[in-house]
Amino acid sequence: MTYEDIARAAGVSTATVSRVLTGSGAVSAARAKRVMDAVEQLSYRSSRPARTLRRQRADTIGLIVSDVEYPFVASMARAVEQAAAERGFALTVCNTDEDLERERTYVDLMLEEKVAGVIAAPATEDSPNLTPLLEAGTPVVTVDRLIADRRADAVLLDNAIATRLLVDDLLAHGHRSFVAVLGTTTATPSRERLAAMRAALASTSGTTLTVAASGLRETVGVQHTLETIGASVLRLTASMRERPTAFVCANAIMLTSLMETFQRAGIRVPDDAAVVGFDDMPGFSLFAAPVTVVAQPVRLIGRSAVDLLFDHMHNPTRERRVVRVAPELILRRSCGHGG
Amino acid sequence: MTYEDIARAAGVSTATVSRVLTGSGAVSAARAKRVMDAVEQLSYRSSRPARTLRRQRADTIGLIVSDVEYPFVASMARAVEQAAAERGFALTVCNTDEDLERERTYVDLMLEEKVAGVIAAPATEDSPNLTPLLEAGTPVVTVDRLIADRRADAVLLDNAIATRLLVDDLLAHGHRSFVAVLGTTTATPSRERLAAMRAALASTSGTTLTVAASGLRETVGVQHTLETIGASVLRLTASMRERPTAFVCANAIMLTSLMETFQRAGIRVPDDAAVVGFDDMPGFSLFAAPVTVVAQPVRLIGRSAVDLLFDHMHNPTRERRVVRVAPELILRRSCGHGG
DNA sequence: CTGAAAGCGCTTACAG
DNA sequence: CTGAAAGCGCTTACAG
Repeated sequence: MTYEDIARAAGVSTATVSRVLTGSGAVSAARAKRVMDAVEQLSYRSSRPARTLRRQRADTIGLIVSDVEYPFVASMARAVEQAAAERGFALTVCNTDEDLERERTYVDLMLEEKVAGVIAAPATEDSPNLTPLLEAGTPVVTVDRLIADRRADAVLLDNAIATRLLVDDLLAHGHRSFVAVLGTTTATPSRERLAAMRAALASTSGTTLTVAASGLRETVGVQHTLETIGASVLRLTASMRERPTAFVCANAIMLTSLMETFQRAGIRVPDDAAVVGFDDMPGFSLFAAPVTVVAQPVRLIGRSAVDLLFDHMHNPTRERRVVRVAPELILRRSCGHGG
Repeated sequence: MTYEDIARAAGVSTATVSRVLTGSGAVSAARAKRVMDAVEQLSYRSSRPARTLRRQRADTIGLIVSDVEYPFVASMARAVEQAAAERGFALTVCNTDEDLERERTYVDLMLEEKVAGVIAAPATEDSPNLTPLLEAGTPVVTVDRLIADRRADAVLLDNAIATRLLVDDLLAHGHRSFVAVLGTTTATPSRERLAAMRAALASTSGTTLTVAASGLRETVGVQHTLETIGASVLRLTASMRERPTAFVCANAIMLTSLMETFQRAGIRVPDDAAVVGFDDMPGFSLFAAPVTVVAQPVRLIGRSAVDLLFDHMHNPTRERRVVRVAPELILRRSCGHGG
């Protein structure tokens, strides 16, 4: 079933069939109707690969993330897919596990697929992994993270404000000794949040900040993170003369891991230690110690990324844009009593 | 940068380039090396759409699910993507929200993309939505669910055993009045679990079973489910003369919603009501009432589905297979005390 | 407004 | 083992 068949049935040329079906180029109403009838009659289904080959651009967008299994990422992927589908675009999902080599491989895949655009959360800010896409003129928007190359759009949390919200609340509860539980230190959130924590603590004397960061290769998936992060943080802080009392976690899974470790170790939250973090998660309000977090507008991030992508497609020369979205502090009880 | 360029640089024909690059057909070692060198030199990147058009089959598999945002689905999608990537296949993800019309549209998309296979969790058992794929000879494996058409492979939980595990534990804790909190009643899990609950309760006198099911169109996404399910179950049971004491939830999000509702309503778990469910979720062990669940081997389900898909591709005539995976009961405290 | 024809970049019988 | 050539199903200048 091809244009050939429809053209024959409708008594027109394949060029006319194409014009009718893509809505490009004017066609007389009568012939258009004949084409549509034939399409209906023969229950024609188009071939996307043929179209892609000819136009050198697929109606597909690529999403390159560390791991869709993370709640934050899953929600974002959902929003992205929905926005893409509304425009008739398919979504190809790639999980890198923060591995630079796999990231590169997936970029190759995107190029080979001729995707119309890529939304990515790159593992580091300065790797040249996304460069081939940019060079090829493929629109790229990074989410949650930034890259050095200024040709990519970006949408991410206002980390300075978000961190401030968390730290100020902790300070108000009397905490002075902080631990930053970070994931990929090479990525934007860690860098910005750490800087913001230092800034926030600098203005209060007698405060300390310890960094508990996992290396790039250690954060492999939700399950592994859940099993290892908490223990490694506990090990780190156990060796300190004075045990820190405030733990700020980079994401909901790390936070959960730490809480589980504390529970097993008999460390009570918030009595012995406050634990707060970035990203909300279903169930956080039901914890024995309901979790105080700064939530990100995930759906908005996903939708904005797609908007930027399509905007770029239609206006390739416009200046690059970086969109910052506002955090929302959700005060529960893990930050301390009486809050 | 096409085969033409490589052929010229290597002094061979495009046919030879193809044979070297796809590993099909014998080529002399010397010529093969010249081709590989040229590929390297020119940093050639292949065109997947061209290959797809010619072969009438993309190295892509499609995943059609209700919503990747659900923890269970996200984990499965992760496993599927990984298994696909290992074989050089891309993954296209589609969210239907259990909407039959969108399901149909996505099936069209899969056909238009010429995907090599589809993994789907169809909204109902008897809709003909997947038929066009089957008719076209595209391998299909359903996950978590079954369809009437016996041409599709399937991998799903042994719902009978899983349900039994949950109900027996509840009965042992003295519960007699049960509520089944279900999602899409038209899908396999609801049907099988409900049947299993009835069977399990039939053998114990004095038991009752109430069904709290959301319609097909009501379950739209994680956020909405979270906000509505708990309240609707509470409303339903509040009107009963005798309040049920055991709630069995179809998934982690419904369970969370119900728990939140109970918390707000001052209903204590497990003192006033036991709440258990299907699927584990990070954080369930940290709830004020740690949640007893029957967990599914999600990664295994995802990987098995991909295995079945590829097996079917290489052996199109083999009999259809239905794989049942074993549940794991994780006993915590929401089922009752002293367990 | 319309059609003939070229061409996107591969793969694969076919002939040698 | 190797190459010439056809063809997968579209889109798009080009000419009218």
